[in-house]
Amino acid sequence: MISPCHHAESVEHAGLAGAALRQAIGAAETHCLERQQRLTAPRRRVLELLLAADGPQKAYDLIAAFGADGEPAKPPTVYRALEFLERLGFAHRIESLNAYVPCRIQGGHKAAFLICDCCGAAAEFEPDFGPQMASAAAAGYVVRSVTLEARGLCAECRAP
Amino acid sequence: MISPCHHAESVEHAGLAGAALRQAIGAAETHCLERQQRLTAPRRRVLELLLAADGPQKAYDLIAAFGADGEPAKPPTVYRALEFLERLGFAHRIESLNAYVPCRIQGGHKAAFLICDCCGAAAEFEPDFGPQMASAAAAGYVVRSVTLEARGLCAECRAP
DNA sequence: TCTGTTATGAAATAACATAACACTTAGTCA
DNA sequence: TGACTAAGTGTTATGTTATTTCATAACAGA
Repeated sequence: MISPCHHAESVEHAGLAGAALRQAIGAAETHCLERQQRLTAPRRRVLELLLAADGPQKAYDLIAAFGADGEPAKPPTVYRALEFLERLGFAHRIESLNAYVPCRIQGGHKAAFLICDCCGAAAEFEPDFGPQMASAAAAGYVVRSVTLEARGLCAECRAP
Repeated sequence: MISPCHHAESVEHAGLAGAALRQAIGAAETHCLERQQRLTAPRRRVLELLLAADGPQKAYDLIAAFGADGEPAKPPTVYRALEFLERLGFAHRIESLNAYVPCRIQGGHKAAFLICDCCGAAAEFEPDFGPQMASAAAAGYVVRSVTLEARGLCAECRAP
């Protein structure tokens, strides 16, 4: 998580553990098999770290936490894994934070985030890009992907 | 500009020069005066570089081009100027490129970009965030700012 | 088994950004 | 006018994020 505020304690933790974590990894494994992709050891490890975390993780957080023995990974190991996870839809990069989150919404989808500047939480939602796509079409653009990140305060942090 | 493609030549250049450039700088100066802000030499120089450029500029492009004599600037000089220009609405940062563009739309506004992955052009448009704001409100978020960047192909690059 | 392909390991370095501190300048007010 | 203050700049150093490159390993199919 990035710079937790004083509200962080009371905010419901999103990180998975135990059976829930194993189940999520298993689902990813199945998904990979179906698509003839390999969830290799480093890829699985990075996904695990993302799923277990309570919020967006920086690449170098993952690098530091990579080895079970405290041994860090080499940067390309983690960046390659992240690229794979993004490609398969298991993770998203949040551009405005330079950080990564596991995908929380099932199925192929567009992703968008509500980011709390106080507690650092990043809530994923499935956006409706109707109006923006109309603007793009009017300008003659063919859009391949969209990044939408809204910064503000979450319900918990807004309350006193 | 970032990695110009073979279409780049035929794409209409957006960079300002001569009288148009001077006029744009003058307008910024007026705007600063009205708001009791100072368009100091380094700030003016960075704005000038952004306005004269044909596309998004990386911070280190600006650093390299800063001195009229070929002398580069020190990084903080340019980053501070960029921060000022963003704050006053004269420039925008494009998160997914780590690059900067001069603001092309008059008046206080939300910004959004259509980015061509082929020629590197970034077209600014004023987005309608209606649907997304509804999602945010439903989740209890108060949104302060929104980043929207659509990647794809512009009309020129889409044509053969 | 051979071969093409995909993935990983490791070292180095490139690219992007900020911290900290000393110094200067512009405004302002006694 | 001179002292004070706030904002801005110059400079050094460093922190953070990401990629290039080359060598090696694992796997799938002929």
